[in-house]
Amino acid sequence: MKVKEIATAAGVNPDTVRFYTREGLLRPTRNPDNNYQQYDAEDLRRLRFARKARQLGFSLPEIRQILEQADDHHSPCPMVRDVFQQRLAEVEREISELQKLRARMVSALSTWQEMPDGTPDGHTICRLIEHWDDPSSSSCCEES
Amino acid sequence: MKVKEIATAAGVNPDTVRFYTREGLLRPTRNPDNNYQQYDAEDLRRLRFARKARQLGFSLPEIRQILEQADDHHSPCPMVRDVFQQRLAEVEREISELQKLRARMVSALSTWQEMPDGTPDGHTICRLIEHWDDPSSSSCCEES
DNA sequence: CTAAAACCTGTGACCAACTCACAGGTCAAA
DNA sequence: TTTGACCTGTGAGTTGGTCACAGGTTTTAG
Repeated sequence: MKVKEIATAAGVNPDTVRFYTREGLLRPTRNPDNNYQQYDAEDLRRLRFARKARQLGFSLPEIRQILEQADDHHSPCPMVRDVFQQRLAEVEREISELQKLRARMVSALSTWQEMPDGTPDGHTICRLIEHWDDPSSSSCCEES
Repeated sequence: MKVKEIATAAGVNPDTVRFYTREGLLRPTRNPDNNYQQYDAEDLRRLRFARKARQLGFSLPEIRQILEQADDHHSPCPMVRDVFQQRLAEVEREISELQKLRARMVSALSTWQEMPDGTPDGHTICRLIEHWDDPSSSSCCEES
């Protein structure tokens, strides 16, 4: 299979195939006649695997590690479970961060309902933002 | 004010001040004696404004646009409301994406409870991931 | 007075995970 | 035979900073 063929088969951009090849996730051989990359069924399996793992939130280095373990005939599954647990915790943290942000935005919007637009006067750029109370910056006092 | 002073006053990294200056969000003058950047109270206001706006999810180009409108004595507030609405919708979309991902991860974890680890055999890399059913890839056919 | 520490300057690399642009080589069909 | 589609590698762009480097300046301590 040439680049575009394997890309189409896996439903990804050909540049992604090239990128994964550069990154060592795929190991095509070369056609000595024209120097084209030659991918086989195993590469397609690896590519599909990598895409699924990406959707599950694994990073490329993690995926490469999993593939290398599989190449060495060690089961990568315990490691997968492990990284997966961490990713799940991370996703949940991101969700709660975003929900907090959303709550702040909604409350800002309702505050803004009552505020006039006003023209910048050299002291104020936009009341809407400047007079927005940020709950996270008041509680935290780090400086560098 | 010198770089470190304004950075400390706003609670940010001095490199961030330099970066914002390069990006045109701050317009310090120069001390002709030593060529150091000189920031004033207006720059501090702009910097604090920019940080608040960043926390609210505005991008640097958006912030620059708001500041430029304010420089021209046009009220940027209507534009702010506008971009803000879009950002809120975006945040809500991100939240629901992440919640879907989280649901998939949780269900994958419970499925994995019953699956053995297994050793890679040349056809399978990690059953856990390969046999994970992705609900989003079956229904939607877009690439990239 | 001098030497070291702390600060300043600009430039450029780095992070993630691609995507795209470019210039030149190869190959199939009309 | 000439187009057009594909291939190659390399390098840059995306976002919002952060860090490193090398050299100049200012402050502080002895």
